[in-house]
Amino acid sequence: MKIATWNVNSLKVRLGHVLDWLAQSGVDVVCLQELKLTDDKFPTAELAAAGFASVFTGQKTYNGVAILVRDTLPIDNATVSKNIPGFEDPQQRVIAATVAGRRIVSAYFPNGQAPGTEKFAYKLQWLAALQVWITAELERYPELALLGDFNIAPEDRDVHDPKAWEGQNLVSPEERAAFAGLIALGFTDTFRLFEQPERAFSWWDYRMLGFRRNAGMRIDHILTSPALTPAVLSCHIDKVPRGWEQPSDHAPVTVELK
DNA sequence: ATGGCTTGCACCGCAAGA
Repeated sequence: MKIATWNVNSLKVRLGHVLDWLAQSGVDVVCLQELKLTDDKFPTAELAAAGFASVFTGQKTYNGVAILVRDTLPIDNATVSKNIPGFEDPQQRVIAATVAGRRIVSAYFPNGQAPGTEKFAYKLQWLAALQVWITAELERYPELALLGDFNIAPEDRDVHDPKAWEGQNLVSPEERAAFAGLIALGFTDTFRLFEQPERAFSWWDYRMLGFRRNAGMRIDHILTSPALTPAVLSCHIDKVPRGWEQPSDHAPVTVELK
């Protein structure tokens, strides 16, 4: 089973890329973020025609997350949950579902803007709520994968220019402490289980030729729980769609599971 | 040099992303 995460930066604009990538990547489960559309605009029929069932929660203009599941795999609609229970939030950032007995969580972590701002405070509150909820979710579903746009670069090697970024949004000590909190629950950053290229990133700024210069950050992650990690066979970032015409600024990240 | 692209929304400029 191959699982993936991809911030598509508007599913309306990127539907063609998503369909192409579904066809050529061989993925079975895809977590999407930044749909930027309301549920009535979700392209359920187009994805079904491509062989994928969808669960999603969207809103106008911003945010929105989905899980696409190859229709040969069982997905029980009764297991779908949206948002973080107990954390009141109009922003649609989390959806979870159980696929073939494995809990799949698609999350779009807040950007945070900059340390000291209201948006950064919201990010830290959201991270604290996620930590509490995912702890309970782990108890209930030992085989769990947390996939998404974390908007956190865990280490300096995940940043193209760590000196220039020191202390800034995406790399601040508070954000990295929250990431470490997830690791302390037993989660594994699957990307680092394997040998990887130097300067491997999942997001590149549209501006200043970010992709061409490989001036990026690794902020999209797939974390697996202790019971699931032994099933992880590989993890890689697929840079190919980032080079397509009118791309998302994020690349998909994939994990192959036994 | 706080810009630089891209998106959505609503108008012809703005907020937001990371």
